[in-house]
Amino acid sequence: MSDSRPVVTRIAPSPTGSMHIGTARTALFNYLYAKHTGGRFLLRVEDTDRERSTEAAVQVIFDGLDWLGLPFDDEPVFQFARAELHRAVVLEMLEAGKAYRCWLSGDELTAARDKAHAAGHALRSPWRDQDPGPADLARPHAIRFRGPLNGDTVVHDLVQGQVTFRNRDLDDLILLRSDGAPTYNLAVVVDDHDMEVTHIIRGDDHLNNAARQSLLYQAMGWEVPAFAHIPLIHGEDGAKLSKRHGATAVTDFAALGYLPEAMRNYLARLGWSHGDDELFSDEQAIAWFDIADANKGASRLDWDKLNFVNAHYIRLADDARLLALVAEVFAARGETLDDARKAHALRAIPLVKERAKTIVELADQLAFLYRARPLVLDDKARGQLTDEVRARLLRLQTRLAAANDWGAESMEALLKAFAESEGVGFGKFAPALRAILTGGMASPDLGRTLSALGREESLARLDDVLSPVA
RNA sequence: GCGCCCUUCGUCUAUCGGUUAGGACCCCAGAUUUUCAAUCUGGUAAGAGGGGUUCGACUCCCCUAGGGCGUACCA
Repeated sequence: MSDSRPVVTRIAPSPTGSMHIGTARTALFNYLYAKHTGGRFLLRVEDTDRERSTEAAVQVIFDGLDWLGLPFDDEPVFQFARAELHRAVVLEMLEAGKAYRCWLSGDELTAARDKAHAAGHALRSPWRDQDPGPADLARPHAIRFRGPLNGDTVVHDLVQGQVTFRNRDLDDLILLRSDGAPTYNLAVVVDDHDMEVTHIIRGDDHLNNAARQSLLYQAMGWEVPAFAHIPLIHGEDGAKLSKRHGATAVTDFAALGYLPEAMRNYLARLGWSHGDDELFSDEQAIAWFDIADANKGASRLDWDKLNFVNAHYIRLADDARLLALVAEVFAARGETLDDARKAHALRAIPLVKERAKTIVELADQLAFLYRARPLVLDDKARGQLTDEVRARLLRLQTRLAAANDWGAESMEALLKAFAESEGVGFGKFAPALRAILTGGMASPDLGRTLSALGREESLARLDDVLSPVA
């Protein structure tokens, strides 16, 4: 464990074509801890699976971190490109007697494993203590770690506490495959060491690996980094979050209309807390975050709470930014907003943004602006239009036509004054007015609706219904 | 099978031996009211089970149950 070196954390995703939300949270924790301690947050792309590691899949990682607002320091490290370095370390271990060549394969391997298990310990290859002959060396073989037979390996985990493993339960893992490819556990250790990573914050599915990796560090005489294994994120049913829960990828949440700052706040709060604080800024998160405060138990993704947090950040968001996001939603639906509509929407956004939980909802709530005239009223809406109501709305229309200020507050005042002069409550004309203006959709206060629609459109929609040219 | 980890309201969590077990989301009720929301006020709701240790356990220890991870020439 290191106390003196500057903190270096990292996120080490493999390019699979999508970025899991759990990876996103792990990245967030690494990012927050690094920033909290004034350290660096690095990215390593574990692209050793050549099949899946396409350029596009790698780009997904960059885009995901970029969208989440988690910039990494320095240049990204690509694991596959470092294979020679990994091999060199294995050779070093071989020469130092910390590793050995193993020709075990297929049935032999299974038999050896079964025998080891029967004897109460993990696999030890017979080649561990057997000198190969010249003929052997010519044959392809793997290189295994010569693990300690006795004693314990203690992982000092910042989240899980001290976790003790018996060395006899840890097998002699393969360091270099018979095809010459380095294995995960070896590559990770070498890379983290070379990148000077001081704190490994990752999913607790790696807790067992921490013991194996600790052994490798020790064998090389390297300082073992601090570990922090955080629980995985589960779906609403408590099972590990997977495809069948719907959204799992960062891009899914973006498409669903969640803001990155909302994701950061929500994700930070999932498995970590700072007293009773629920809504907080990035600066606060950085100031408060300590990996030691992370929880040990798995937590479930709660859409209701995510929505609540997202709604909060939508209210705080800049209108022009929201407009751009809303335009994307419309575009995804094959509807482009021209400049006129954008200007219209920009005017309406401040009037409706406190009502939306997601950007998609925000777009939905702006839809009434763009309804084609004449609006089609449903039966219920038509039922509102008695002669009495028609006459009243005609009088309102006159007042509206005379109004100069179409701001939301002025409209609100106008409506109030009108109701007063009519000697009736809003209930006597508001539903009908809303139906005419919006086609019956739920909409903000009528003052706001009128203001958002604007003078020309509002009067035209009233005309459509009240004075049919017929 | 073996090893390791986890377990407080439905959900996210606070508590770090002594609290009427607190907050947030959800839900319910009320207020407001021109729809839907938002907002405000109030409310329901929890220590998996069983043993210990202790004057006193959610908190420490053990067992059981449930869940998760690992046990690969995957990462």
